[in-house]
Amino acid sequence: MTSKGNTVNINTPKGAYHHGDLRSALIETGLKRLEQGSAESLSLRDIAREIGVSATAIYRHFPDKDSLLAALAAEGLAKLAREQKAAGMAGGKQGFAEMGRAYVRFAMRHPALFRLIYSSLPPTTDPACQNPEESPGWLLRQTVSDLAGPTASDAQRRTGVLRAWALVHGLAMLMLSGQIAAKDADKLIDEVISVDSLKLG
Amino acid sequence: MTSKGNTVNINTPKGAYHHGDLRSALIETGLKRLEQGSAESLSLRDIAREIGVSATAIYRHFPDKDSLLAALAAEGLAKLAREQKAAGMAGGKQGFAEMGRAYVRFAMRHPALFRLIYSSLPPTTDPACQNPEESPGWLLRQTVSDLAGPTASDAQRRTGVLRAWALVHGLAMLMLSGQIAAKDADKLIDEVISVDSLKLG
DNA sequence: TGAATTATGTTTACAGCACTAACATGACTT
DNA sequence: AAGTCATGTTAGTGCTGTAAACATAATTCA
Repeated sequence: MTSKGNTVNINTPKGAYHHGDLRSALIETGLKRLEQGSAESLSLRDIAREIGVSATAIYRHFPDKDSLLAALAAEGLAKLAREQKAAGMAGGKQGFAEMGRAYVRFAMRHPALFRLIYSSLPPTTDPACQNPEESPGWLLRQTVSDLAGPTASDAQRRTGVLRAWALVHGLAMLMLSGQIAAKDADKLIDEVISVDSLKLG
Repeated sequence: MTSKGNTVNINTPKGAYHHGDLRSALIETGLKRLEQGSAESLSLRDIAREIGVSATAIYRHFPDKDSLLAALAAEGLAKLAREQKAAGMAGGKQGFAEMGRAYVRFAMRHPALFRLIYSSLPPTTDPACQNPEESPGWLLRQTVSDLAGPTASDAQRRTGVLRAWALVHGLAMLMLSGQIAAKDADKLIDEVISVDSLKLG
């Protein structure tokens, strides 16, 4: 809702310059466009048009299109992590299952964004390094570690995480590409993501 | 290697017209380009240039770019199915594991093609319908059914297939996007794709 | 065999794209 | 108030996918 007044916009916290907080507006509009179509069909000029700014203004905030896409992906990743975290709060087996459901549901609700997250050529964010708390991998690791219990070996935990992540990710991707009917998604998730299938203990 | 002579090219079986078998050349060159870069960076004009034909000649064989991409995806799918079939020939648990490895290895060897296969908006080929024998889903179903044995229920088989497919697909996708180190790919596959994890019987 | 038809290709043209260079202006610093 | 820097604009380049009109080789049929 970035105001277009000719004075500084007080509502936008980060930095508001002589035409509003363009950087945030770009991301906001970019995400909106991602909800409507694929990432490939997203056009810088179109985003600029929607905001009401010249096409080249974008380059004051992002060196090229890929950078904007990367920013959108980062935003999406954070959102996904937030939803996963909330879903897994219950903890234990139930929390774990809820986390899986949240992962797949996010993919179904934001297909283009989800695909974008996992297609930025430079690995979106190294799950181990940058912002650990905002990584699905990290969240999974925590939950799976909890489930495994203290007796589990490191290798067991590692395999458990990998298996769980691959399972939900594969399920999400296959549904997105229409290889698996997405109608009874929740039921499928429950069938497939049973804790026992992780062979933790 | 389609000859460019002004007489009919005898080597190309399907249909050879007054400038060679352009349709095959387009697919061949398209696949070659996919080995070198992503599907998004693939350009019709570039392909035409490489073949030595005008850019618009393509439209005599494909109504638009997406159609050519769909043809490339179909070609890739067939190739993947062929490799899976060969890998699974051993049968039993070992054949099943080999099939999984083949799936992931294919993805690693042909990242752009693999992604393309699972991103054509109209589901590449409905695994149940069109060319069943050329579908990874169908191949998996056979193998998993074998493993499950005669006592397994239909639901168990269905879940087993889903779980196996999601597992290898997710693993492949996560590796492609750099979320999982692809170095020790084969070891990871073996860790994750253990038959027991399918909970068949 | 020769004429008509169809399949395949070409040239030309257009609008949209990402991106660069040169310039303008508003905002912050001193 | 002057100068600098951050942020915008307009104009232009070369790429893209694709449509329209035209050309020619291959095939069909009288």
